[in-house]
Amino acid sequence: MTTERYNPREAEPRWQKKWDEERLFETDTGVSNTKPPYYVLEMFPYPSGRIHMGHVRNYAMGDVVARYKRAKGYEVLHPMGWDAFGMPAENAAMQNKTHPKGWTYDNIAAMRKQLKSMGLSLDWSREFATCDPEYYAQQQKLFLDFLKHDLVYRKSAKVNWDPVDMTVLANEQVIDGKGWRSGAEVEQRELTQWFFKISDFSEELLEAIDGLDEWPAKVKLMQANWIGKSRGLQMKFDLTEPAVGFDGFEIYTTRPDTLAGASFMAIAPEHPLAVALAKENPELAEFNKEVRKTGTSAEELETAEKQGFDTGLKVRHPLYDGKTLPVFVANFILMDYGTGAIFGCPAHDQRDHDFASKYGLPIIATFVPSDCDDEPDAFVSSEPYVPLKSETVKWINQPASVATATGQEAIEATIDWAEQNTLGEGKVQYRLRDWGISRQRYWGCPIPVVHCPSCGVVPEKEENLPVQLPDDVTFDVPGNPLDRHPTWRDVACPECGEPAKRETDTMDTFVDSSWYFARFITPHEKTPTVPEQANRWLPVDQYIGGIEHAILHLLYSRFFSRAMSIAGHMEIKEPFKGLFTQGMVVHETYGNKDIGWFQPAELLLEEVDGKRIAKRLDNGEIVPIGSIEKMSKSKRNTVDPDDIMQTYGADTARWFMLSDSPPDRDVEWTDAGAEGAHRFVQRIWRLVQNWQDVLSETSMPETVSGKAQDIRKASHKTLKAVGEDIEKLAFNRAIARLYEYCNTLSGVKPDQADPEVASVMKEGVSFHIQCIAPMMPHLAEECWRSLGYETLVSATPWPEYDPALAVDDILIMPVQINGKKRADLEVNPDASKEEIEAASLQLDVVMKYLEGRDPKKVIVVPKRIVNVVI
RNA sequence: GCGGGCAUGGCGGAAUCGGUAGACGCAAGGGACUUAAAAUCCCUCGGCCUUAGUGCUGUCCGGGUUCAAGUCCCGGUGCCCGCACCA
Repeated sequence: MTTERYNPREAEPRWQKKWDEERLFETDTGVSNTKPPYYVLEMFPYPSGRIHMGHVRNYAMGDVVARYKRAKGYEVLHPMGWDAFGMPAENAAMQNKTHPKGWTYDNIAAMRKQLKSMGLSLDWSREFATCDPEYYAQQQKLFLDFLKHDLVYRKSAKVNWDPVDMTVLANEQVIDGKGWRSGAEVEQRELTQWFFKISDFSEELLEAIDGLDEWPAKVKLMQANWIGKSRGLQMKFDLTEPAVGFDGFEIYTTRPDTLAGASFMAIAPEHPLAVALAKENPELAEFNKEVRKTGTSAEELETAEKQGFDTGLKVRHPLYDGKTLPVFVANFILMDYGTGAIFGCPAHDQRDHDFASKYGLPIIATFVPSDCDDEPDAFVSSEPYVPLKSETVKWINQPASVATATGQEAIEATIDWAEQNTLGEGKVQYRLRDWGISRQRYWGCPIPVVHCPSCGVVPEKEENLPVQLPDDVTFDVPGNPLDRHPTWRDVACPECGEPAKRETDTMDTFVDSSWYFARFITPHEKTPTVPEQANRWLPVDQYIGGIEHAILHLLYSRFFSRAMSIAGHMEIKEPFKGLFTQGMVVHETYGNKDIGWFQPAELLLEEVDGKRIAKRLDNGEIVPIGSIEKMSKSKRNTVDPDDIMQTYGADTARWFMLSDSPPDRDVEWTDAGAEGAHRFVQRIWRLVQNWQDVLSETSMPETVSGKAQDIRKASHKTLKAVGEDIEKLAFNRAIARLYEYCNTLSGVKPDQADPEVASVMKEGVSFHIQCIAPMMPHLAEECWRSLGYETLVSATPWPEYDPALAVDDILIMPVQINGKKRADLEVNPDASKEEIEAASLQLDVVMKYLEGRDPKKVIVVPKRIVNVVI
């Protein structure tokens, strides 16, 4: 019997059109809908121009969840949009003399077409781009609300300035001292900026991490580290003589137990005391200026010498009468952590040790290992002693209460002691800073305020929103075109009506993505959200995206939910109930730095004498095969999803992306793997075609037996397992089971089938098609039709397995002797421990090993194993 | 430096709470069908063996707990990730 091969190029668009016509994936988010809501969301893409395999993997996963949950009876919200503001559009505008708007919307159109060809079950009626005035109008509304609720403020701050993109970057966007996008060395500049008060939420954002039990532990840890809570002691050190209006200054330390070993003080060059002193001391002024020039890159910081400037000032040591400590201005003290001032204890800190060694300062130990009998200060003279957490130490020079404590206990004891003696107080510090959102760019959401010479900073009136970006801009010079726009900038003050100037900074694009998930619920309302609908649909039940957003985007979104709750837009604090971070798509690389890199499509791969070689298609030259790396434009190891979908169809691409690796790990794209997936597509098709005629007329009898019963049990077991695997997002395991099940079903031949077998095969093949439908929806529809169903499988409820059929009738238990498997025992699943033990001891193999003796012990774990100990 | 993770055949990976290690897929080898190829189907596939046996050995290395360890504990090695002059 021959059957036509399944032709995805013909079938896929046909079914996509059908789903569209039926409006199958449009969601009723109204509050009167009684179906349980389920919100599944994949991180929306930046419209760079074309989708890549990472998108295919991400959206394939989300679509499995969406289709499965829909079949399980949920009202599923599965929307798509575009994170459309940002630098690349402006770069393209500069390079190609296009307009960011045209470039962006053209890209969106191209990528929408690509995504549609994947057959994703998305509600396209909710689509928006963050650069749509309809969207950013509501974002401006949120900004004004945040302003009202004191969640936004303006301050002059040292900012990270990207000299290539000519913009300010958030701390999170500076990687190794370089701009996250441009890669340029970041400079420090003083500018007046808008900030969101995320640091007000440090403790809350940290504490709530515990409740995120459907988030990866790794992401939770990264967020906790980022927030960076530490407990320490803040205390004032008094100057021996008041100077420039200061009688002393506050320091912060997480190691108060080293106070006795303090041998110098150091303050940041930006510290008010340093600044005041510099006004009177040109040498110090010069020092401060020099220090500020030093870059912030990792290498520079590592190699940068510790530099200090001795101010000549002294403070009194709080523990020892008459003892004084010199005050330095030092390059390694950060103004924005703690109080910008420290005491240095060289004996127990590498940095302080370096500094003290350079400037000839004393090194005084406050503790030594408990077995150290040496002269304590000699012990720490060449390197600092930093004990392990669990290590017990011998205290020297400590306040009495500390002397018996260890580790964290000692720190707490010192804080208590300092509080009792009114020297200072215990204080919690966070690493998290406020979020600077001002960007000196055109292609972003305008900050809706006006600067008036008489009224100051005036919020734009709500009825004037959106403050819309002007279209008539040019990009022939770097910088922000809004700054030099002739008319857009000049406006009347919303308050007094006098001539004023618009804020020309736009918002960081991370603002756009911090609330889009809420907007999808009511994408076209005249308010940012409709609170009762937002409360019903949020948090997002399952959010899926890359680990690269573990800190930035997710933390900002968590802040935004809280801020939006305060402003009355919803009552949800945590935006994402379940989070899943998928691995990357990786591919072999071809070439090297010297000869350049080649795309897979430019090469012929073959095997010669067991070794794989890559040959250029144009001239036959051999190109070295490099390491397996993330698909990237720079290494040119990308595979175009369009090519794959043209060759094999969307279903094959989706199936392969889900099959090989666990979804949180990297998956390697290989042609062989894609072909394997495609073989399976054809195998399913053949299975259905072969059985088509036999199955159409049959119906399930009350009971079946023998071979038919075996098939039936396999069907129900598979159905159960696949459902459980999908719930756990273990797509690779679900797929392995479906391969196994296909092998089982393919082993039955239609021409030998009696009516009973035919009826269980109908059930089995139908189950199988329903199980693959979330992953390969087009093929599933085609097969479903072939099986004689007139409905759409995409609109068919998930079948229920029969628990009685999903268990085995006869259990085969392994029987071990002294922990080594020696036999199999067939037992009734309900057999008692005693019955199993008795049966085991009757086995020939067991009797042979026992040689007539009694076993020392027999361990029977029902449904698992028997172990006979001799 | 600090914090975290991972390690299983030629490869990707399975293995629920400690209970048959290697499911499933890829690659490879052999065979069938065919004039031939493609497609398809069948078989083999961790290592070792004078005994081919429900034989021995085997989940990075060394110890331990247990009737039983890929899984738990202690020590080490290698790789990966995050943060980092944060006091």
